[in-house]
Amino acid sequence: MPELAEVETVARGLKALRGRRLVGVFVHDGRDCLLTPGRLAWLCGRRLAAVERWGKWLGLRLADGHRQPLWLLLHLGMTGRLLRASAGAPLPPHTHLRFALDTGEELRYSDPRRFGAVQVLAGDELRQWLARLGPDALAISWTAFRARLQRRARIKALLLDQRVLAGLGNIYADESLWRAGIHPARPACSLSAAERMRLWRSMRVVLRQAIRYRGTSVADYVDLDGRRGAFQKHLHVYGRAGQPCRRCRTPLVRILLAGRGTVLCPRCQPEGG
DNA sequence: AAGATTACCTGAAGGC
DNA sequence: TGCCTTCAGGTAATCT
Repeated sequence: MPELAEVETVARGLKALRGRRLVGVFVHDGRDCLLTPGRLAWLCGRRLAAVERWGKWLGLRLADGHRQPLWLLLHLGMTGRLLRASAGAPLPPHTHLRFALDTGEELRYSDPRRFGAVQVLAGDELRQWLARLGPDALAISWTAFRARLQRRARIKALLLDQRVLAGLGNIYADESLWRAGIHPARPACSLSAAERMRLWRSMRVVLRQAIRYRGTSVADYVDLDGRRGAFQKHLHVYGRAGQPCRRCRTPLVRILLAGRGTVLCPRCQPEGG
């Protein structure tokens, strides 16, 4: 599941392609993912000028001399992949889009489960579009994070809400809460200042470690060059229900929260706080 | 109206 | 062996 660390890994790979010109766009099956299908043709002839990441979104800035820059925005959803390949290489199934580069290489966007999205924005539309996203989980300050938890919703639901905080998904929400010793079902506003600080710090440590290991590959995720991440070997709770807590050996418990499977240590993350 | 739940999608995995 | 059901989860839409 591409979350912040996986998207960051892809973004870093894309930065090696800065300066390359986009010479062709091919749509194979973009039924749902293409939010602005008519705009894809605008991209042709432009050069990749910059690569950004906002939460789980990738932003490719495509420049063309004096004209207004365009942004190609990509979300990998749950099973989305962005792969660099030579133009003649066999096309994997569920490839929705291909972007041909002036090097003879292609960027290929595939997504079997179709939860991803692709959008093209003019430069002056970006600010408004970004307003719907909360601050990036690695960029948010401690004071801003603390303030955003002043709500009654369960803390895990807030961590997953991209309008509150952008970048966390099911894996890193569970890992961050375990590291901070906070039960995912607790009302966010019930967390003390010390607990909020632990959570902010834990989130940052988990995400940075995950980026260092080039992301978590539990199922589909691979980077731009098809390589799996390695952080799945370092997960403490996600996917470990029934196994002993790495801190206290208590068997980990799985519950349903915010419609998501949630794994926690009942001893290290007491419900009462 | 904030917070909770459901729908969307499709491959993998398990049951019988 | 093969068909059926269930599960996975990011996000938007829908409920309460």
